[in-house]
Amino acid sequence: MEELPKAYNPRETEQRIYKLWEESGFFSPEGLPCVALAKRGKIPEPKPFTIMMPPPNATGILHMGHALMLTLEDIMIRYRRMRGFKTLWLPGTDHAAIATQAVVEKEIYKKEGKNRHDLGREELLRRIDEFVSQSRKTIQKQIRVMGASCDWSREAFTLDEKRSLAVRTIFKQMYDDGLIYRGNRIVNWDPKGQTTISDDEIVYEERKTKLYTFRYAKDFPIAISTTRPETKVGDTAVAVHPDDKRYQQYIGKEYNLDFCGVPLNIKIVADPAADPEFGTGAVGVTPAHSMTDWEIAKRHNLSAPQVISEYARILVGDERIRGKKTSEAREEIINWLKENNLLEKEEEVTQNIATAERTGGIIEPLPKLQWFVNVNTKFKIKNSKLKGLQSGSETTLKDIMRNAVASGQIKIIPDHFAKTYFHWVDNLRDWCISRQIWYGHQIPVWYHEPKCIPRTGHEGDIVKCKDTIVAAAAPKCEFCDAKFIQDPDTLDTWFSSGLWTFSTLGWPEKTKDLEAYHPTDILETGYEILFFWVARMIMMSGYALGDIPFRDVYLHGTVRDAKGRKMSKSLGNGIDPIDVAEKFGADAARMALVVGNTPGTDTRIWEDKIKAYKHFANKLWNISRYILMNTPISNFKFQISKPQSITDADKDILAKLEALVKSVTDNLDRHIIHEPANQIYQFVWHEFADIYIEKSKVQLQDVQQKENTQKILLYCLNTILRLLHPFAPFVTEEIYRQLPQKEAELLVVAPWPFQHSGL
RNA sequence: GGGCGGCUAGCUCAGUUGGUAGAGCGACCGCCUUACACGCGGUAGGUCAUAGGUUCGAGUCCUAUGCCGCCCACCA
Repeated sequence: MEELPKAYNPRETEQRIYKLWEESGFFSPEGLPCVALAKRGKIPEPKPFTIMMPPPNATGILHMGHALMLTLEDIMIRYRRMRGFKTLWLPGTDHAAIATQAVVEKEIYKKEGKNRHDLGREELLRRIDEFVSQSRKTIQKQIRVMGASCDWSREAFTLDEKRSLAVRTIFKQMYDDGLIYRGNRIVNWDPKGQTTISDDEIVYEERKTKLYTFRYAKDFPIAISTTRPETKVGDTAVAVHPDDKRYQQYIGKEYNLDFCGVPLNIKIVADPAADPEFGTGAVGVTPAHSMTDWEIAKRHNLSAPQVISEYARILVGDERIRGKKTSEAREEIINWLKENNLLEKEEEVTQNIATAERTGGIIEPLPKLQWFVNVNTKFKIKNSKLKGLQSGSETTLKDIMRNAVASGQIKIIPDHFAKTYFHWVDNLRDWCISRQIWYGHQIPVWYHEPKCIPRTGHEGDIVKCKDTIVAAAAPKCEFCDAKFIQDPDTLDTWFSSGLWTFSTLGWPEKTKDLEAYHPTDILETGYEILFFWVARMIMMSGYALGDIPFRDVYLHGTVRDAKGRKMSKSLGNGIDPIDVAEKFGADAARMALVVGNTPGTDTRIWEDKIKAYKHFANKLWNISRYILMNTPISNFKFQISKPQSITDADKDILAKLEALVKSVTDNLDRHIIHEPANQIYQFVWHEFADIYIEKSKVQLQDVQQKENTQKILLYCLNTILRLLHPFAPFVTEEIYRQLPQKEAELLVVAPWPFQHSGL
């Protein structure tokens, strides 16, 4: 036996080991020994165990959150693989529409001073594709560095051909079922990003602002309060509470007046949305630029003139305000109010202002023609495997989302997140899915341009093509030569991510993979995308397949720095997992991320913590060196079965090992990761090394005890390697290769000790 | 405004059905002992946020309070 180096060198080992694994084919279910054995009829067909990797955004590089995700999932997968499951862990990347386009646009602007319109749609998309293919390669490399045992042969991308077909197919189905519609509604417009965004992409920032109380005109009977005087040029009503005695006499009356050069027709309406306690108790209603005002306007049949443009500039009035930015127009209007003695009060208030998560732009609510997913419309579900929902019965997308969790068919870990989930589902409004950006899945809707001219058909009847056609491919008009033009908008990136559990398996085709691996077993992801993604997957899978996308949801927390701050580029406090793997080894990084990290709770990480687990890997390495040095193979045959105990120390260590195996197994079965990781650490260092190995030094001197002690040492080491392998795969595999006798070619597919421990 | 989580050793955190408080890092003292100085042996350090309650027994269950954090909604 060749002498092992004194210290373990992860850098030298890890790349070599990963290559070995990848070439073994064990990362694909087809390559697993259990599958081969079943094929030859030696064992029954193994059960599948499937995880779809949450696809990292194709915007750049992996961060610590990804490293945590990869570690947790790899532990789950490696454990099941060793237990003899037919494991599939499918990797991929997300095109992350808005985020990616923003990154590339920014870069181009910085280098060339050009914006997207200078380049044109085609050229911009070419540039983004180039960037993304580079970025994807980087990500794939980094996933390997972390030791992720995923099936690269099935790697997917949310914008590749197969996934695009899935998107177009489900869009058409949902459209035909009345679940997708085009409507003119108030949307969240981001003037900076020049696109709509969904409710979930808004972040609120607290700011100090002024609340102005004023009258539209001298002879107007009611004063109103607002923080946005510039929008008042779009007012069509004043709403008061129906029970508010102060204003009863005015309800129903209309006033024509001039407001800073803009003629307004204001009707006084009674609406419960007006809070008598706030301000003057009267609300100036601006239907086109406020979500709640739009609702009031709908109830009272009021017009909704748009007075603010997509560039956040005023569209009406004279030179004082027309064409000006909203902030400038606000000053003008306040001056005008002061000049005319209409301003009654000015007070400081704190206000939560809506901003776009990606660009930071202040959201301008605007009425726009957009595509929506209707979450409340009933439709007939075709084939349902959902609990409490029979095939052919009526349901809504909202009910599907709610019931999947309420029925217990999907379990969320930790379970208190179910409450948050229900609250979100219950308050869910229709989902705006169209975006005015170019990168992404272009909406599969075609418009007849110009509109089809009716003409006389063969039987003398008047024929005309539809103006709008929803289809997976470009249609042709039967009656004229005019072209159909595809809707220029693209879909919200989460629309395609919502299909992830089944689009990755080949849907809409009826593939063998889909049959074998869906629903998946567990979805492991960060709690911050419970709504964005988890809920949407439940919805999409429920609709498309009549089934849940996964049985369990494991939510991990945010990885923070030593001071508990979020890691961010602007703070510069991020720790790069790849640097860490380079410096301390991927095994150390994995252990540090996982020990003491309970689901749903944020965790902190810093270099010293990782270093501790590098030391642990080294400890294990030296334990192995000691054992291998003291157990020359020529002396006896290594036995896999449990050895006898002669001394009290023998008895004690074997009992503790057995308890450890049981505990680690129980915990992993229940998706508890942090506890077993720590238990193994404690056992290896403070039971096995500190106590038994020290005792063994004496026992090895005793002729009566020598051979049995050797057996126990090897037995313990072998068991430890297998228990620890899911957590620290590299160092364990490397040591396993040195064992004189082993039960499998590689530790990746060695049987889990549970099956041999006689428990 | 509504909801959720946290408050345990100097720091970061475990503590799985209630049964005499744990780990890592750090600190201090002593050791280059032939597996490991990425190490070994030892020491110090906690009224488990506060106040009640249930129980033979509570960090663990219940109630209230305080502080910190997060999520959602949003009053114009």
